[in-house]
Amino acid sequence: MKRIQSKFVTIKDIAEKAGVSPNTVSRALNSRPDISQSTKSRILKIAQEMGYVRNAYATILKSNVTNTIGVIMSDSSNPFFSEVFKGIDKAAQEKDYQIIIMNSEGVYENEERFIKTLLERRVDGILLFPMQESYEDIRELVKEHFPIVLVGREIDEWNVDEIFSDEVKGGYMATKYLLEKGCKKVKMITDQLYNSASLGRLEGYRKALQEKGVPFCEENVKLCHHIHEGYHVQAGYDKVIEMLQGKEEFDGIFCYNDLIAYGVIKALKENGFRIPEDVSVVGYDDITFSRLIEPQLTTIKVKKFEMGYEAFQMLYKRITAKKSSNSSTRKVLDVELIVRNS
Amino acid sequence: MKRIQSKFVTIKDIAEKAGVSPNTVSRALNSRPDISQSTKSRILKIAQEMGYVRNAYATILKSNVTNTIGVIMSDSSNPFFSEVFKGIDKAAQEKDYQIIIMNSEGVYENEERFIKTLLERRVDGILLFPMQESYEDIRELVKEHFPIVLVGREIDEWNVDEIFSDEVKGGYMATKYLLEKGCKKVKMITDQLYNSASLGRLEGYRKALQEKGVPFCEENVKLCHHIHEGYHVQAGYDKVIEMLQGKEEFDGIFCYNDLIAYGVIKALKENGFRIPEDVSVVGYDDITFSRLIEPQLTTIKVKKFEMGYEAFQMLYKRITAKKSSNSSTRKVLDVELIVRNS
DNA sequence: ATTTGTTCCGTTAACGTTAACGGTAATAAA
DNA sequence: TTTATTACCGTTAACGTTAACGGAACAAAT
Repeated sequence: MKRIQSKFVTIKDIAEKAGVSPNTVSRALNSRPDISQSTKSRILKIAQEMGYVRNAYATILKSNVTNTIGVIMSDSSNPFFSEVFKGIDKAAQEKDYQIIIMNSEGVYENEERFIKTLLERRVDGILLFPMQESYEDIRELVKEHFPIVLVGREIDEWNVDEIFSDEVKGGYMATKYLLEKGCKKVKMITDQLYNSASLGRLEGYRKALQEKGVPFCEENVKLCHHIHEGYHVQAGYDKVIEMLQGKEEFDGIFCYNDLIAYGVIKALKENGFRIPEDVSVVGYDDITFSRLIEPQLTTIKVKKFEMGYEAFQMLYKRITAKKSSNSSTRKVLDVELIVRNS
Repeated sequence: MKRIQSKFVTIKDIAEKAGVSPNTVSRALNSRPDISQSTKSRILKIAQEMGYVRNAYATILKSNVTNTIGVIMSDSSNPFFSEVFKGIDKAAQEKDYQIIIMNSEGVYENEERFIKTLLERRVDGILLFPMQESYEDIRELVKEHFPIVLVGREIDEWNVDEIFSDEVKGGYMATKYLLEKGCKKVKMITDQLYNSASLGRLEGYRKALQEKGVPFCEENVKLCHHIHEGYHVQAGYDKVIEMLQGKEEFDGIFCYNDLIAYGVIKALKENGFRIPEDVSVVGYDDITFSRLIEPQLTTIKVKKFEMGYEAFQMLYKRITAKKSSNSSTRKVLDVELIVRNS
């Protein structure tokens, strides 16, 4: 890399120095036919010496292929998302695709803005982790058959590719486990109730209760309203304190995710509860740290890496499909109960 | 967004429909002077209807400003890095800069490749977290005064902007704490010894020993060779098992980072050691989870967010500097001992 | 009436790269 | 010798956008 007054060397500069046409230089750099071996190596040498670096913008503008996808998630530092992202990254690298990742922080306006930026950058497709109540921003994309795959959430109404976990089964298994362990009063701590993950897990919760003949009580479902990204732990902690202050009774808690469970466990321990003797706790996701905390967290294992890996595969299929089909693919990933000590 | 046979609408298409020149459309879209209000709104309406999305590649090629920086780290899912990244992201958003992030996984070849890609994408500057033994790949960048800031590591030899923690102080405080707590045999578990972080912390370790009159023993420093990203916990765990099998005696362990400490604590607990009664453990970084594990981890707090935030500021200064100066900035961040229960 | 200025829009060229086409010289085939 | 073939390279134009310049039309000032 060399620059003259912070301007990069162009193909034209090389051509001039080598005494050939710009196109010949292009031929040499892209190892195309129609060029002699001698001039080719001579040009490559000069290019090397001059510190030539291809201008991706010119190339892409000309060729119209970016080999880039966009990924929009709410918080890539969240262990769940970062694990899924690894799957995406792996799959993308295998197909030699670039990734532009953006963190919406769960804010709809950011999501809108990011989508616009990604389209301006002519990404071939988008992987979106829906986190909002509204999906207006992607309505047109779907309508126009722009390659897009929704990850981790299910949107019934639309005809769009999706990959997500069997949330009902997860909620069911978690709750059933608590009930069969002897818990009589099982609370559920969840966040927003407008997405398929929360709703599915809640449905599983109800299903398990019903199966065991336990009446469902609205008050046992605790909603954490709009958890600011990075504050799930705090939200779980606060909810327990709130419940204790309200003198509510419980001997089992099913948490929307592991991070909330961490906060729950912290609050319980600080208030003298033994886990699992006094209160049993079940999390969701099975992120790395869940086997490191004390007690080790019983949780629902989600196939995070697979979710990311498969999501890219689905998107790739869309991108490389000859014609845009009207039918969409929905992939459901199985979940698993991991019994530990909580 | 609308496309005709997966081709986007161009400014020319709009011009044709509106019966004006392409340049007039450009004027309307970029709200420049030299255009009447009536035609402007008319064009904007048509553009809206046709679903126009600006082609960033054409704009950038013409204007030559990308407002983009590249960030290369080894593993953005590592809590330490993701925290630093948040600082970068915040600062970048404030200046309306885009970020291209790449995970090298600590592999030199990846780093080389990524730098090339970033240059092709004409980033205005690069934030690099050096993880390798060799720095050859950035030598030319530095020589050519390409805006670059090294984050988290110190490279003495070169004249390059750097921001890093006071590693010697961190290692010193951690070790001193263990010694003053009464530990007689303090081990240190670290990783590669060729970067400034490891070396600095080791120097601090030695300094504290010396100050307390404890002889330094080479065997007390345990090296984890080439920890694969994401396996720090396992590495710490393995080292303790190894030490126990070797019948080594110790009552204090200073870990290179919190993740290693987690593994150390897990191994100790599994083998019946009480923490901190039998063995005291001190980590490094103070990532979020360190106050959630049992026992809560005593550690050295590093200003992660600030590191990222400041790193961008330094890079921004370089980018916007009128002329490339030969002098470089080195910023050292203070560290802090957080005493908890380990 | 002439000059000056202003408003608004079109024309041209350029950013860096590359595909399509054409042309020249040398070589092989007739 | 003539023709066809091949190897190699240059010319031109285009990708989508925008800066620089120019010019027409009209209003205001002299």
